[in-house]
Amino acid sequence: MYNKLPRSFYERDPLIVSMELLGKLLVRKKKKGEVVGKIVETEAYIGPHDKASHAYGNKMTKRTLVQFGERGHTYIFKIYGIHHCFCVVVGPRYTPAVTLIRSVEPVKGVKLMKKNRGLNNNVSIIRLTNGPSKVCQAFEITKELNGIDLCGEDIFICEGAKFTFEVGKSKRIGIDYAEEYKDVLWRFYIKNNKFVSKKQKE
DNA sequence: CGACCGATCCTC
DNA sequence: AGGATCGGTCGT
Repeated sequence: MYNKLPRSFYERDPLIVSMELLGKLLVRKKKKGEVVGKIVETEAYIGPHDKASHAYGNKMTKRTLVQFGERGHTYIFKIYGIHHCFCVVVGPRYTPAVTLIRSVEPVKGVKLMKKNRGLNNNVSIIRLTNGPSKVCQAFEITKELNGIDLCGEDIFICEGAKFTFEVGKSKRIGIDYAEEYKDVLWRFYIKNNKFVSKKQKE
């Protein structure tokens, strides 16, 4: 019933993949239910040269190891001791690069998303999944899923309904330390979509 | 082993 | 504008 993206989808130019992930569906399966969201905002982190990347200079550590592995696997890390971020390993094998999933538009399982986020069922859905850590909370994505295959069953990405949209591009968020890479337009979002996390200058 | 700090988010 | 909060990473 779901048309999962094949591994070959991820094994292409990281910027192309990051852009083309817009509009695709992120699906998370749990025994208690299914949560689905349309991807509306992504960012690319392209390892070896990108000073914003954890794998800058081909830095290979316990944390970054999965970035050097199979394309289409997850790269999940914790930040500020509190929040999780969810990325997909992308690009040509086996150079480190990821797409960060920054925001999704809730499609299915809204009630469960709210519960996972600890929110009252009658709150607005507009701020439910508009940010990388919110997506992780709503979709129950934790470090236990780090390095697993998105071509598997627990969590995967598939084709969404066909619709047209314009792709917006901007600087990435929260990486002011990245010197000449802080201004590259490697953030992609669906223009005029209400579920994109925040405005950012181009 | 200690120190530093962050691809965030919420509250003030 | 500031604080929460902790694991990865690196230097000693």
